Amino acid sequence: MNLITEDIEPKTSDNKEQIKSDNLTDRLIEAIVNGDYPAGSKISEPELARIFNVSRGPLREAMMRVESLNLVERIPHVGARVVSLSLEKLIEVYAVREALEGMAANLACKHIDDEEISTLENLLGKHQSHIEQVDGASYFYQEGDIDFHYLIIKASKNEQLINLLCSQLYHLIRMYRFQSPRQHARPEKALYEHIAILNAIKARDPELAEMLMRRHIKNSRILIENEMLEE
Amino acid sequence: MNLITEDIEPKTSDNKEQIKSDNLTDRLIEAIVNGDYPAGSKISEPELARIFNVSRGPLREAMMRVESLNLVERIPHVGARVVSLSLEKLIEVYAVREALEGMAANLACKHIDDEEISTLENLLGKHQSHIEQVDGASYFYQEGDIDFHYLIIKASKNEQLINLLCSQLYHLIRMYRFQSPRQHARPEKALYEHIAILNAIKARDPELAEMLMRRHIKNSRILIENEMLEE
DNA sequence: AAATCATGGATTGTTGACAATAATGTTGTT
DNA sequence: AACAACATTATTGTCAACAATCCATGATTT
Repeated sequence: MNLITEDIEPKTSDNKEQIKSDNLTDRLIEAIVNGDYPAGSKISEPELARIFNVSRGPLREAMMRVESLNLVERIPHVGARVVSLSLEKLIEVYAVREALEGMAANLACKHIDDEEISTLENLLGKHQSHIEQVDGASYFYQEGDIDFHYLIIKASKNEQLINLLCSQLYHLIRMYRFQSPRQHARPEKALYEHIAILNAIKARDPELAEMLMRRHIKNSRILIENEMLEE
Repeated sequence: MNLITEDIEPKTSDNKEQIKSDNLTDRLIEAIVNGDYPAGSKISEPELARIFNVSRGPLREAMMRVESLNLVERIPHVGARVVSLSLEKLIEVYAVREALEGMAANLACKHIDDEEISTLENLLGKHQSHIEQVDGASYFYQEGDIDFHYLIIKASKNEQLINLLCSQLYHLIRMYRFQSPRQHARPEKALYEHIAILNAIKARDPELAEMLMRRHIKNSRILIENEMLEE
């Protein structure tokens, strides 16, 4: 009969939702990071389950994972709320980034390949022209900055490092950017720092690459600290 | 009526299992870390649920969290297995430790208080006498080593760092120690390195403390790499 | 006889209902 | 009128049954 069509259609049309609980995790993460559920707001299980068209079981499973990412805080018998971010926490995250991404730059010197290098060069080229066009700050650069760091982390070829940064801290950092979408204060300076880092990596100089990456992240942190003092 | 007794008794008698799902997570972690479920072995949900006297619901929720800790790997519709460890992965973990614990030692210089310093001094004193007694390697030292690192991480007062190291990587590291329980090859040398690190922290010298901590962890990593080459 | 397909069993994914706990609103007393 | 105790309600924690998927065993075909 039409068993064949039923067997094929799911693969072509809407097979993207293989396991509800798993994809639900990603959708929840995106929703929280995007700010669909504001910081500090309570998350109602029945309500969310209704919105996502699932039962509370898979939703709770997804919730546990999102909790491990520190995107929500759960209190037994009370409920879950989206984490309230603070500049103090953000500064703590930057200390962790400084350590881990510094190590990533170090390891990248040993493990990066030619293709990854040219990808990075193209990326920085695009940043250059964008900055010349819009003359300074643009929202584009925020994403571009993430891409640059992302690529170097991947180039370290250290799975533990990649997992920690890209699958755990990454979401938290993105959430901060969405919530306080201040422009990167000095995109030109950041670009030059990026170029210097890439040059060190191309020169296969681990100590220099690590030092430059750490200084680059430390500079970002100092901007945030100044911002904090102004308030 | 007897509402009072019913209200008090749970607090005194068996209130330790407040939430099944939560405590189950810890029990599962301990069981896996201790090797009750060997590396690579399959974990059956109905069987585990029976053993822990819970339903599959809370067990699955605990499972999701344990999966986030990288202690088990889950394949959709197939099941979960305890992760198979390898020296390659362990070396990757040590690179992460080098970066994060180096930063922890750095931050500890600024945030450690006198009480924490004396706790550390007492700990190292105990290690000293233990080494003199048993003349070298002892299992005791393994736990003691963890304690030393644990205290310095806490002293950093950086919640993100503490969470990452103590709540995430910590379990994985302990699991490795249980699975390949080689003695620390050079406990005397490790102790001297610990003493040097503590001295740098007492001297409030962040750069030196970080450098010494990184070298200390790097030395451990080199031991493992040599071990790997022998096989 | 080997390979392929089908069928049965077991395990995972999901659901809805039930139990336990906390928050809210109400009532009575001081 | 304000506070405290109680009842109600809503939400979370837990469970057992149902559906979907995978794996293994055996039958069938080439």
